[in-house]
Amino acid sequence: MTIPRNAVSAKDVAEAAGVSRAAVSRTFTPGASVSPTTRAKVLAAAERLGYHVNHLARGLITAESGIVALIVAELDTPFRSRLLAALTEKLQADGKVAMLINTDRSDESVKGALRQAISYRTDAAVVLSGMPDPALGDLCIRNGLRLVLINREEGRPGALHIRLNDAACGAQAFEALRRIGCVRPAVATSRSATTSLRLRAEGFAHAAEDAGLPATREAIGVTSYAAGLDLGTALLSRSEPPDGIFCTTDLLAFGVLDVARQRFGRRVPEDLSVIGFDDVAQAGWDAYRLTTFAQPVDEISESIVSWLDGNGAADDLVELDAHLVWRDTVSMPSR
Amino acid sequence: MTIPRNAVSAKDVAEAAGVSRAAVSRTFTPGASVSPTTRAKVLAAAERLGYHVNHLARGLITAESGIVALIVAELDTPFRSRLLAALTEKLQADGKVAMLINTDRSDESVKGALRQAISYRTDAAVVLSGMPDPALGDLCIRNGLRLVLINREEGRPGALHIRLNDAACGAQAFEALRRIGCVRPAVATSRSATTSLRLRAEGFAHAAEDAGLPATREAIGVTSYAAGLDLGTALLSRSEPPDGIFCTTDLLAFGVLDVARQRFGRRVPEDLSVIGFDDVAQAGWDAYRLTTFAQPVDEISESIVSWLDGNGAADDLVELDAHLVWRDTVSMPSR
DNA sequence: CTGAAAGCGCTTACAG
DNA sequence: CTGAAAGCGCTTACAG
Repeated sequence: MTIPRNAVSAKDVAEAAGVSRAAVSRTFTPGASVSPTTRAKVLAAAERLGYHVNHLARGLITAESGIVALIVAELDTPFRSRLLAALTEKLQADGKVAMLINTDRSDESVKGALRQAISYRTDAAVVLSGMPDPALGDLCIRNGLRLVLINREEGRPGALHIRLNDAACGAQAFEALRRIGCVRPAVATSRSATTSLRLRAEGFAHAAEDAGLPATREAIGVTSYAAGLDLGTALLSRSEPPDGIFCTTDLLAFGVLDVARQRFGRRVPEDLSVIGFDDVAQAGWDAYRLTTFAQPVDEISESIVSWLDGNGAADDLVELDAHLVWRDTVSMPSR
Repeated sequence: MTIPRNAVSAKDVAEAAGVSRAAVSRTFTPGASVSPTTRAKVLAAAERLGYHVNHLARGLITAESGIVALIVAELDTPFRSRLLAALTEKLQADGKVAMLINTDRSDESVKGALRQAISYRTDAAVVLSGMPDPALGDLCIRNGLRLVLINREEGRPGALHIRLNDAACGAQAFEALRRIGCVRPAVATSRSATTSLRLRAEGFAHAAEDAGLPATREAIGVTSYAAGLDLGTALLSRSEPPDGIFCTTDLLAFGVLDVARQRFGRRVPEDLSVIGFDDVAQAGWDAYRLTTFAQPVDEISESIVSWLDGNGAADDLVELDAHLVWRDTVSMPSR
């Protein structure tokens, strides 16, 4: 019985308009039946009083809050923030609203985020990073929360899984390097063992092996620019340094590029070719002009929103393609 | 009377624990009085059933949803996403949760975002970009929404205003350039007329004028890397090109730097010095090593959270300092 | 410390 | 099309 912070309620509007509370509820519920006359009266009163439907109360009744939780780690990373921007935009266009929950990738942290989402009765939770253990998935389902997992391997019944053609991209990266004449291919990746990164690296390694040009593989640190620097240093310090490097992430590629040019004096692409993954904004900057795979960020977002819209209670899998965008760190294959 | 999506409620827990609904409510309300025995019974039952307090219902009663709306445009921009990350992190640490609302900077769009916030009865709205017209501020206040404005000039009673020492930084930038011997200073900024950008540019221009070295001023496009490219081109194509450029934003500086080196063959800092603003991650990358002003992102976030915690109904102003971080695009002043 | 009861602001069968 | 009434899941005086 605290003071209800003087927000105006449906009751106020009803009185002002001389109608019932049900009438005002109906004029704000799409598809409900109200006569044009009452509707007009209600709208006028609502406008005058500054009424806004209380979505908390509505959510309580309809069991649909309209909120979807976005669970993400390292959201200030270029790729992550781009995905976040696209996702919130599509969500809003669809009449939903995003709740942003930061995690540190630890299981405990993701669990806390999921609990948060449950407490607010969000309609769904989208896990952009971190890999919830199976028990957490059950927690969601049991609480009527729909789950979408991006780039997670393990299947979870009832959830939407979004995957990329990671392995195929890895193979394509090798193929691109082979075509321009690279003979000492390498893959550079981080030790963060996410499924997608592993798949990209494996796809590359397998293709290389099949072609009889075994790739050297280096994995250092977390996915960051700094790790890229270390990766480049490690790779180019070898007695037989690579002449083509596939980095599983753009951030890694930028570090490799900088260290290759500035510390090892390599010319790119003359002495060394580099391919990245993500197609983050910086990949298009003149300092890099990185040849890389573009993640279909808009398609990912759209798939999620449309799955959310459907009432697909069944589990689902969406496979999307990343495609290579050619810039200047690999010579165009001559045909 | 739709099926309440089988989430478990306090009533279920009460029955399972053999206590009243009030008892379970109390065990989840910090500071409420429950005996250790009942508390234990409730906790056990809650754990077993997977109970989570419904924050929608709680918010309805307490008139505090625990949600704070973050209203932001271009959130996939390096600085914006960094601020967003810091803010959500502090907010969470303080027991609140962030609702992320994307806008396109238009007044109409910000208005929609604010309405969204009101509908969900968020405790506060933090406007990271876009400049709401005065009427919108009133809308918030009238609906019991606390407002925090970052880098907005116009005062709004009841709101928290966070400002930086923008003008002083502009002056300091000029001073830094003058000390190393620049004689043809320039400011490069965008046409997005935000207060902070304007103040930075003016601070620089005034200091230059006072020193008898009038600065040339160029303003192009929106705040982006692409605009930086155009800015650099425009400035360096002049008959008397500048030897020192202060860019009101790091993004602009990266463009200027790339075009200066690659298209105009300038060596930095030998032929040209450049100073940015924000200290975004890329400023530390080897390709740039940009001397720039670091925004006190953590302090900004902390100020907001602590203001939110206090019940300061009065309006408030917090002034924070950005400080220059020296890297390699300006020679250290010799003393 | 504890429970019964009122009330937050809404939506939705149910009758008319 | 419309209103009176029930109910969503919670918290909080009020009595005990």
